[in-house]
Order: sequence, then C-alpha cells, then structure tokens
Amino acid sequence: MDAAEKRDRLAELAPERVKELDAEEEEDEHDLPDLPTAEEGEVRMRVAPNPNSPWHVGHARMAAVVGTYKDRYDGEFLCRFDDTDPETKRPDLDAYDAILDAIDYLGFEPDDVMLASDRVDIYYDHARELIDEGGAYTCSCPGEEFSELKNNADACPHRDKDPETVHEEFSAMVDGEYSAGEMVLRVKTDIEHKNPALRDWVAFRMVDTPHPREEAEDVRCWPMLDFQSGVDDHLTGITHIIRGIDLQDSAKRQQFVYDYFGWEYPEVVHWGHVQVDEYDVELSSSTISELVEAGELDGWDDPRAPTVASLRRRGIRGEAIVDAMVELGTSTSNVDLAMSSVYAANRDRIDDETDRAFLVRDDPAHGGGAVERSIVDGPDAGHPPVHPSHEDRGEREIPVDGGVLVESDDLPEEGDRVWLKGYGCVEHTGEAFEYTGDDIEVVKDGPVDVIHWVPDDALSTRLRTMDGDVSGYAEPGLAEYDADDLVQFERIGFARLDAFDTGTEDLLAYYAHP
RNA sequence: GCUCCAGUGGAGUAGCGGCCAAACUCACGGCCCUCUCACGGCCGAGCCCCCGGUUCGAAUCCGGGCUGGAGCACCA
Repeated sequence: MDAAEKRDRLAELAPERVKELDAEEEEDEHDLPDLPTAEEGEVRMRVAPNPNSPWHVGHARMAAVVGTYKDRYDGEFLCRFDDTDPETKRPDLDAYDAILDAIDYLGFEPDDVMLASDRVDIYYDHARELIDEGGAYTCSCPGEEFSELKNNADACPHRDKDPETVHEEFSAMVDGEYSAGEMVLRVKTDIEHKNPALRDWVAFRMVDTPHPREEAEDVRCWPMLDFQSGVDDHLTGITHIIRGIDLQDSAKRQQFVYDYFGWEYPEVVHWGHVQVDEYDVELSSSTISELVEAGELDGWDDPRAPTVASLRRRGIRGEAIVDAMVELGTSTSNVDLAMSSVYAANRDRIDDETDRAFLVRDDPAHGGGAVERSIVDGPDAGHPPVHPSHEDRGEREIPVDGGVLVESDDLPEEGDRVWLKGYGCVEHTGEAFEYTGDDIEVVKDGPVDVIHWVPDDALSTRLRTMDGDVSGYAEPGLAEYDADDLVQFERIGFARLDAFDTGTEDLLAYYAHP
C-alpha cells in the first residue's frame, strides 16, 4: 500500500484521524527551526542594521527571519541602528528611513527603534563600571605593536595601570583630548586565551571624523561593535540573537564583559552568508553604492540592483521575499538564494488577482522586434478575457482599426495562419493578415499557434528588466490603469506599472518575473 | 601560523541510531489542461564528502582525513 492508498483507507476507517494528520502537516510545514529555550510571549529579538546604506536583498533575511520568529512566539522585535562608526562605515542619513521602509514593506513593524549614536553616555557609564571592576584599561600601543604582543600571548605594559589612571585617561578620551589612534580602551580578557581573536579586544577608540547626525557630531570616543552591541542587548532585554558567522567570536568576546557585570548572555544562532543568483551586480553595499554614484545604476531601486527597493519597484510583494528567506532556514553554511523561489512565492500571491494584458516587444533579443501588418476583413475589436480563470471579471476590449503589431518571432510563414488571441484567426499574406475567422479547433487540433498582439495605436512602453530596458507597445486599455497596478503581460511575465506619460513613452513598467 | 564552524539530489531545507535505498520547496524533463511559455493536474530524473570504528543496525554516534567557510581590525 502506498501513502495515498493508506490515506484513503484511513479516511474510510477513521475520518477524524485524517483531519488530525492534516493539521499536523500544516503546523510543521517549512517552519524555521525552534529557537533554543524560547517560550511563547517571552522572546525578544533585534535587527541591528548599520545605516550606512539602504538594504540589499541579503539584509532582508534578518528582518524576514526575526519578524517571522516574533510572530511565531508572539514576541517582540527591536530595530537598533548600530551607527557607531562615523568614518569607515559612515552612516547615510537617508538610510535610516529607507531601512525602516524596507522592514515595513516586508510586512513587519518593530516594537521599538533606537539609535546607538543616541546612547553613547550609556556606553561610557558601563565602561567606567568595567574599569572599576578591573576589567578594562586604556592603552596607547600602536595597533601593529599590540597585535604582535597579542599574537605571542604577551601583555602590553599598560595592562596593569591603576584604575585611577585608567579613569583619567578614559575621561580624556570621552572629552576628545586624543586623536584617532592615540588611545583606546581595552577589555581585559585573557591574554593567553588559545584563540587569539579573544585576547584583550578594543572597546572604545577615537574617531576624528564627526558623526553625520547633528545629535552626535561632537562625539569623538566611540564604542566598538562588540562592546556597544553587548551592552545594548542586555539592557534592552534581548533573549535571542541571530547573526552571521562573521560574528562567530562576538559572543565569546562579549562573554567577558557579561561575566564582569554578572549578566546572562542571550541565546545565539549563527548563520552563513547569502548569495543571490541571477544578478550581475555583487550583493555588496559598497559595490552598489559605487555603481549608483557612477551613474551605472539609476538608483537603489534600479531593476538591475539586488536591493530590496528594486524588488519592491518591480512589484514583488514583501511577503514573497519573506517566504523565500524563511525557506533558507538558519544553517551555518553559506547559502544561495535562488530568485526563482522568490518569484514562485510571489506568483503564488499575485497570479490569481492580476489582470492580463498584451505587450508586443520591439527588441531584437526578445521576440525579434515588432512588425506591423494590416488587417483585412477582420472584426473591429478583440475581446480577450481579463483573467482566464475568472470569467466573471469580464473581457478586455481592444479596438482594431488599421493594423496590428506582433513580435516577428511569432510571425507565421507566408500562407500560414496564426491565432491572434481574443481576436481570431488570420492568414499571413506577406503584406497583411487576412481574417479567416475559423473555428478554435484549428488551434486545439490544428497547426495554428496562439499569439499576443496589439493594435497599431498601442501605448509606447518601456519595460525595465534586470537585463536592461526593453521597449514595446502595450494594449491601449492599460491607460485606464493606475501606477502601482500589477499586470501579467501574456507570454512574457508579470510587471508593475510604474508611471504613465513620462515624456518619452506612454507607459513605464517594471518587469517582475515570468 | 593560531582559533572556530560546517559538509544530505542542480539550489535550499528536513531527517539526527531502526519507520530512510531518504521527505519538502524551487529549478529541470515529459504528458494532460489551456485562445499565455501563467495557473492547475499527473509522471520522471537526481542526494546522505571519504576512510576507519562503535552497534544486531549509522545519513544519524566516535576518530582521522579531505573540502569549504569564518575570525585573529582602533569596520559593522
């Protein structure tokens, strides 16, 4: 007996048991793994983006997964901007809102939003407390020198300074009396720790460049990620942290601080890096920024850019991204996100409600270019359905006056017929399409193909795709639609209508996916 | 060099000692449906890194290899 037979048999004997099985299957279907020691209502997580750029597709994974866990455990979700490096990872003032927009688009709402650059006094207070505990010391070793000592498991001469001196020097750091590189505050860990990455790491350093936020422009002494993030996670009651394998050592580093303070470290899940297929542009904030600045991309929402804003402009629903991200799970190995799974998830969500339309592309690489043929003896309009699965939504009306445009790859040989979808059968005479009427049987059992078409007074259209722009002609009825509406261009794919009458063309649309 | 982590079909995930010659999602091939190459239906191909060990029994545990990734920043 195979599974289906067993099931049928079970349905006869115990129908209620089948329902139970269905319910079980529903529950554990492609869910994220359980969070360790998580309790309903007691989970608090955070996303901690660096606002140095808007989000690329990879960034969306954090929000997607954290948001999904929040919903699953009825927990909370904090967005904390880790903007503590005004120089190498200089914040982009527009990125704060862009990131919050991206989270909203993905379908989540943070319970709390905070900026690390508003909290430096809190970090200073904890640094002082740590100094009191004997857990930190100011150090003026040049980086290279310290690195050498550290790699040999040797302490530097500053390690045993008395707390008063450390306090004085740290206050001088806070007051901005040093320049970059002159003084740091280190956490005293274990200089002989077998993992060199954990030995006496830097907690605060001097940065000469002012922070772009007015509120923080006078700060010169900035905490490093491991200190700032460690303190904030505890102070904000984070119970579970998800972060990349590049931060594998962070928890171990921060554990030293937690030990000094007697805090309990949150649960941590490490995951690998994501790559995304189908894009020519690397999934990297700096690369995308450079291309945008150089004008090679029109902006962060250029369809060729692997960014959240781009997917949004193409009409892909945030939930579809979340679906695909959740399917990637949280394994520690690096993963490749196939855009096709995002597309499949999106199609699931939009196919049923999206109106159909015709677009004849005028592009040698796609369809071979538009060609015009006059119609001889045909009806004065075509009437394809708005949606093939929903007759009740009615038919489109496409008036045919003089001629029609089709893609040349669809053009039949002279003497052969083709079925203009929603219009009827025509024979190609070389110069024209002669209407032959015919029964639909010639399509069902015969040699006649069904193709899309538009009348010769169609809307000039630019379709922006990941592979560049394609021009073409869309059926006139689309002029009645609104920007932001989605359509499926039959035999081409789904697209989002972006703008009308742009000055260069009647319609501007963004291609989503097949 | 030191340290840490991982290795299941084309991509991703699940399974974590017997129910597993392995399940699911996407992709792929074929067929059916169809006035779309969408949607839907059916069928198919394809996977436990290697070698030892423990065990009645290992994808699952242990050891060693190999391969890949990550950290050793006054970046996040």
